[in-house]
Amino acid sequence: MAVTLADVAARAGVSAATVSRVLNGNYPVARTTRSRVMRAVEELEYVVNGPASSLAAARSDLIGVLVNDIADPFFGIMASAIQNEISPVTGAGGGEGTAGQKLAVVCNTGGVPERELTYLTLLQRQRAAAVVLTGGAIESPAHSAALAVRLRRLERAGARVVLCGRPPLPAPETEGAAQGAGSGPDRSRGADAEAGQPIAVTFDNRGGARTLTEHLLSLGHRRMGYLAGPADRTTTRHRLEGHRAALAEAGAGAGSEDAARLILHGGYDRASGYDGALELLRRDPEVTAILAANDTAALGVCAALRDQGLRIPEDVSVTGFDDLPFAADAAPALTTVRIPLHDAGARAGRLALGLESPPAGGIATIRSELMVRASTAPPPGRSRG
Amino acid sequence: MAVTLADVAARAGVSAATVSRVLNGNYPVARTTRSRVMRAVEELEYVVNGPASSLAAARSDLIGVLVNDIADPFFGIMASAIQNEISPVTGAGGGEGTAGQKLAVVCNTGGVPERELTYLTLLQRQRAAAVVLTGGAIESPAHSAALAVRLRRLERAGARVVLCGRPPLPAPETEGAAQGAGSGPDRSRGADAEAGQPIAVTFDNRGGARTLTEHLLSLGHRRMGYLAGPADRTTTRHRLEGHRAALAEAGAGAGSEDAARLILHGGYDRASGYDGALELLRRDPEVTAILAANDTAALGVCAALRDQGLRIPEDVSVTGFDDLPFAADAAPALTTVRIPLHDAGARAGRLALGLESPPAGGIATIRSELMVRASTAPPPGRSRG
DNA sequence: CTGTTAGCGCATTCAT
DNA sequence: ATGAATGCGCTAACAG
Repeated sequence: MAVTLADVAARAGVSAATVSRVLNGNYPVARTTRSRVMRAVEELEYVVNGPASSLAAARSDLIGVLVNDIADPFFGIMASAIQNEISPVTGAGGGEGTAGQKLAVVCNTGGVPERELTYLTLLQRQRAAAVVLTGGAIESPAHSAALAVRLRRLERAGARVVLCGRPPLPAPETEGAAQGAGSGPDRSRGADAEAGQPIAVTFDNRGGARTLTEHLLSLGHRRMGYLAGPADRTTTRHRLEGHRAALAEAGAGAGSEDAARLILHGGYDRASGYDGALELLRRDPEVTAILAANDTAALGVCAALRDQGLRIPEDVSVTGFDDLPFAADAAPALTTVRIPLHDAGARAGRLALGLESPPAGGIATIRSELMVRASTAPPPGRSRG
Repeated sequence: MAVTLADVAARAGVSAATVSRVLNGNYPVARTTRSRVMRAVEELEYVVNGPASSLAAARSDLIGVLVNDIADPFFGIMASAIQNEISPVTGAGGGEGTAGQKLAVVCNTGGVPERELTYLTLLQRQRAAAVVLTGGAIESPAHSAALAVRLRRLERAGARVVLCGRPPLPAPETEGAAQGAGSGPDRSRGADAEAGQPIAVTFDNRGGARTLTEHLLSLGHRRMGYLAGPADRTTTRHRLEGHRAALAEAGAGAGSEDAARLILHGGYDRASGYDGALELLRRDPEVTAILAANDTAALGVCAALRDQGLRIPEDVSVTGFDDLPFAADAAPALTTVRIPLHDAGARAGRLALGLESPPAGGIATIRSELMVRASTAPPPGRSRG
């Protein structure tokens, strides 16, 4: 059907092994032989058979990148950075420099737990060299357990697993290994036995939310609405914890009894921001600031406020999270917390390739930074003190 | 090293062939045998070896999706739609329903021609079942030729090639087939000989830009700045053609001599919009409308205008293109052209899977729609008539 | 430096 | 409905 190694070997007048060596460039081959082979490769338009190669070598050059929502730039930026690290632009024509190239592929889970699991299985089936899971993790115990199983298998199979933007999985309680082999073969454990160490690049979501809330508090805000993301995501929980911590530290008088009433769970999308803002306004028309789950939701909040005839920040202050590119362009420019998504992704990519060794403990935390812009200001003159 | 088919077979007390048949579900197997096998699979935590499977079956379940910029929602939305079509959410637990599942993987070319070629080679090497190329194509003849070669090979290898958001490649002039085989093997041409027909879902960029320009003309604008995207992209060229057509139709008096001076090439990013607007203002301070390359660039244009103390749309009207989600949320809401990216992607996905047969001629053109919002208005009272 | 020899794990004939 | 045999195309020892 297609041109094979043997065809190339025949044409070049060498053995298949030699062709393989030339192509993989991991073994000394005479200059003249090499060029003869390359010529045959080009004349025949030979393209390596990946599956055959992966089978024989017992490894593949596939690296999976899981994202929750590929249409969201938050993930797009990370994915882009990861992929850049893994498949840098080759100066070559693209045809030959392909040897040993890793193929970074991004898989969109849509935030659906089942799909996350499915993709992991599919990637394991492909004998992926590494897997990077990005963004907040679902916190359901059932899913965590299922996820842990997949990741453990992946690691056992020699794949490097890197978390980017999510914390390591909580250690499972009991481990009922299903290995009651009767006549089963006694396979030997592979080389790297130190698979217990999780590798992760995490974000300081807690600190970011805390700083954001403190900023608002220092401006004088006391009635703040908080639009949290989906209830079962690590990202959501951490940010909320940071918010609450700042509130608590400012003293109970700061409205802690109201606080619970002014915290709404929703999505990370624009519509959730819009609807959430409206609901917040309904619950407390006197709210002077709204912290959105992220920049995208913040845009929705702004739209809702405008539609209600409220000015930003004169009447209500608004904050986002992430500092996506458009945050600075919004009108007014959004006060938000910058997460260096690109850097985080790049680092995760390097960790996945094994180009960089993980920090002690395996977990690198990326600092976040408060970006004060035009969407926050002191609350309007209060009708009382 | 890992659990193999044979292990499962041994444990279930059947032959490897039977296990294979159960797993692929494409052959009758007795109920009891099937369940016995499935139990063994679960007990052993068996995961199919993809490469081995692909090698034996001479096909893989990988589907590649190439995008120019994964951090751009324009591509994110399409990729998401494509992937949804290809890997729908399985109701199953994610472990077993994996049989026959296609693995849709998105590859980020970054708009770099070499990377596009590299990815295609990598995908061919993986024996991808299909490849979807999204977004505008680079128009350099050299690249087109190289691309054509890759795509032809891919198709010859049985992969379905679908274009989404870009026109079919121009037919190459001469085809100097490098097949001077001397002792070469005489391979038989595979089954599907009708590979000449390109399959594409294209956007009506020309019509969209034309409508947009007509909208502005009808409002009374005569001095319009046009920020085109990168010079060598099909998308850019088509939109520009539409713009010029509308201008031409409105009559030369509409300022056709100025037109050339007020057309600037740049990128599809926010910075290009910002810088472009400034440059446009420098070339003609009297410009009353700016058509940005896309919504993202339009945001940059708006920022630049604001920074110059100009009001939108009172002083200058601004338009985008694509109608990405944030366009409606911008302040003011952006007048733009809606391209149903999601629908287009979904269709491309189905075409790639062969679930839907391409229209006669192979090319489906997606209609675009003018979305008039708040960023356009009649030009300010002119100092003259 | 290069050729020879064995599989890698699975899908698929062909028998039964 | 199931089993036995064969080979997919390549890499990796091992020789030389």
